[in-house]
Amino acid sequence: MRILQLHSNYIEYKPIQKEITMAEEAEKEAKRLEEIVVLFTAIEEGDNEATARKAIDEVCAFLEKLKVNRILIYPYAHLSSNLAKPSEALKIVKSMEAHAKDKGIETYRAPFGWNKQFTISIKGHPLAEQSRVIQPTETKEEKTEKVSEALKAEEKLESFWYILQPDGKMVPVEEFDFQGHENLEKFAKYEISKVRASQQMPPHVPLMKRLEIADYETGSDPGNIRWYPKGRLIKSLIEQYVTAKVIEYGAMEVETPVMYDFHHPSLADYLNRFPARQYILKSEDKELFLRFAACFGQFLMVHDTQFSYKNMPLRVYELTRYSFRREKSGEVVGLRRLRAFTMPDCHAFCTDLEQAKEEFITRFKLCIEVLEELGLSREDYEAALRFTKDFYEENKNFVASLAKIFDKPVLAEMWKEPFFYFRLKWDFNFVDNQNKAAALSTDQIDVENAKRYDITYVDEKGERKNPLILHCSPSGAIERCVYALLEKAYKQQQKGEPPMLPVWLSPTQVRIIPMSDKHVEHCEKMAETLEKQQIRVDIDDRSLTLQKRIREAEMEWVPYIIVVGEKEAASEVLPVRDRKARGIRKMKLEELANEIKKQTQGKPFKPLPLPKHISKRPQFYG
RNA sequence: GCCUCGGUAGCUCAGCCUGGUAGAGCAACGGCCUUGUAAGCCGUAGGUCGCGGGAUCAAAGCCCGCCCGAGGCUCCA
Repeated sequence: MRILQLHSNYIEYKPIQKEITMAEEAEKEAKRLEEIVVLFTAIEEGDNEATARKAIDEVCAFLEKLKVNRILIYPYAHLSSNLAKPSEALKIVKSMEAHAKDKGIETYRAPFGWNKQFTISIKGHPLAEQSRVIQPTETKEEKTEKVSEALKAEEKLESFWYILQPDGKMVPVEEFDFQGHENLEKFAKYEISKVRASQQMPPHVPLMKRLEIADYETGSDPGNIRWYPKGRLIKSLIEQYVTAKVIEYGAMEVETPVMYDFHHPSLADYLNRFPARQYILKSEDKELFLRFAACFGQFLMVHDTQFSYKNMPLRVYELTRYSFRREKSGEVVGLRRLRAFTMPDCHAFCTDLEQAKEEFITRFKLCIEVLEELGLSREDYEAALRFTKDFYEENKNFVASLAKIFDKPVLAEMWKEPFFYFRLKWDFNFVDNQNKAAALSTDQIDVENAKRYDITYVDEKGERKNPLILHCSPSGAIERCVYALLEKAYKQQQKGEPPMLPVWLSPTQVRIIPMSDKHVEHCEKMAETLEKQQIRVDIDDRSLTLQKRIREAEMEWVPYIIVVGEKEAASEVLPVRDRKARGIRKMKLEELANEIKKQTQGKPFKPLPLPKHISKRPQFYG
C-alpha cells in the first residue's frame, strides 16, 4: 500500500464520472473539508485487512504529533504500478475507514472508482508532506521464510514401498497378498496412496467428551486440549507407567526447558533438518521457539557431559509436557493430532553401529511391551520400517531381524537419498475407525546430530569421537495413546463387545450402589476395605432409581458394579456386575479385590480424583 | 493453508429455504418415590441464537468479514 499524506488547510473535490463499472454510488457534488490530513491511497497486490490497520495505526501516530484528528481517505491509483484488484482495493479502503473511525478519528472518504476533480492547499511545515509504503503483513513473509529446509526436501522425497515379511523377504507392496492382514493393507494404503475413505467424525472425539476425559479448549490455540479429572488421571497413569518402564530399561530421567533460542547455532541448523512447524515466541530482542521434542535440551546437556565408552550406551529420558508442533489447522483433530502434547523422549548415545543395533533391538522389544501393557496388542497396530537404500544393502539381516521379532509383515519404505538426519527408523501405527493411521512408538538411528551438537565420548584409545544417537518415544504421545484406547474401545463396541478401558486406567474401578439411604453406611465400609488395597471405588448415593444408576455406571464403562441392599448387608457373597464378562458373578469382596489386584499388578496407582460420593460430583460435560 | 459442511440452553439437536415475541429431549435445581441390576413421576430455572459489520420498519434466519469445530485435499521427522 502506498500513501501520499498531506497536511492541508483545505481540500475541495467533486466526483465527475465513474471510471470503472464497480464504482461506488456517489453524489456529483463538490465537497470541502478544512484542517485535515489527506491520504492519497493506492492499494497494492497482496495488501489485506492487516495492512489497512497498520497503515491507519501509522497515520494515527502522526496525527497525534500534528494535533489533528480529521482525515480524508482519497483512493488514488496513480501512486503504484502494482495495483490490487478493484474489488479487493475497495474492501481494504473501507476497512481503513472503519478502523480509523474505531480509533475515534473523524474520517471522510472520497468515493472509489470515480474520476474526481480536486483542489488542495497544503501547509508549509516540514512534516506536511509525507509518503508512506506499507508492506503487507510481516507474518506472511515470516511464514515463507521459516519453512524449514527439511519441509522443502520432503516435498521432493521419493519413496519405494515394500512389505518386509517375518522371514526377511522384501516383497514390493503391489505384489503382496494382504489376505489376513487387512489392517496392514489399510495402513499401507494410508501411507502410500493417501486414500481417505472416511466421512464421519472420529469416534474418540465424542467419547473423550462424554466420558469426561478431555475436551477442546477454544480459549487456547487449536490442538491445545483441556483434561478433566478423569482424563488427567488416565493420562497421568500412562505417563507414570511409561516413565517407570524407561527407567527400568536404564535411562536417566532429566528435565529441560520448553523454549529455545531460535538463533542458537546448533539449534538453527537442526531446525532445518526437522520438518515441523514451530510456535515462535518473541521476548524482548530474543526470538524463541517452543520445543517439538526433547532433543535440544538433552543434546545441549550431553554436550557438556563427560562420558566414555564405559558409560555407554548412555540413556537419557524426559517426559515432555509439553512438546509443541504447529501443525496445519486442517490436520489437528481430537486427540489424534495436537499442537501441544506430552511425549516421552529417550535418547541413547552409542559408540558404534554394532552397539546401536543391539540397543535398537532392546528398545524395539521394550516398545512392544509398553504398548502391550498399555492395552494395545500387536493386533491393534502395524509397524513400518523406513531406511535409505544404502543402509538396507549393508544391514539386510539386521533389518530383517526386526520384522522377525515383530512376527508380522511390516511395511517398508526405502529412500534413495538420505533426506533426514536418520538412516533407519521404525514406527508403530494405530489404524483407527476412519482407516487413518497415527504413529505411536518410534525409534531411529541418527548419524548427524552428535557432530552438529559437538557431542563426544572418549573411546578405548583415549580419543574423542562422536556417538550415534538413537531417538525413541516408547509409547508415542500420551494423548495419542488415549486416542488409540478410545478408538479401540469403539471398535470393540462395533463388534458387539462392551467398550472399556484397561482396569488399571479406569477412573472408577468399582462402583457400589446402595439400594436405599439405609445402606449407604455399609457401602462406605466396603469402599474403605477396597481403598486400603489401592482400588478406586465410589458410591452412587443419589436418590435415583437403581436401574438408572446401573445404566449410568455402565455408560461410564465402570468395570465392576455392586448393588448393596438387605441381602448383601447380611451376606459375605456379593453379586458383582462384571462388565467384561457381561453378567453378574457371585463373589466375596476379597475375591474381587484380588482379581483387580491381579489385573493392575505392576501398574502405577493413583487414588480417585473425584468425590467418592457421586451426589457430591460436578458435571464437567453434558 | 485450500475446498465443503456446521456453530441455537450445560449436552444432543429442531427452527433458517419463505424475516415478524426462541423450541424439544437429556442434564441441573426443588419435590414425590426408597428402589433388586441399562432411562420412575411432577414442577422450576436456564439462551448477547459463535463474534463483528451491512441491507431492512423488523434478523437466529438474508449479505460480507472473522473465530471455532468436522470432513475432504495436502501433510505427518
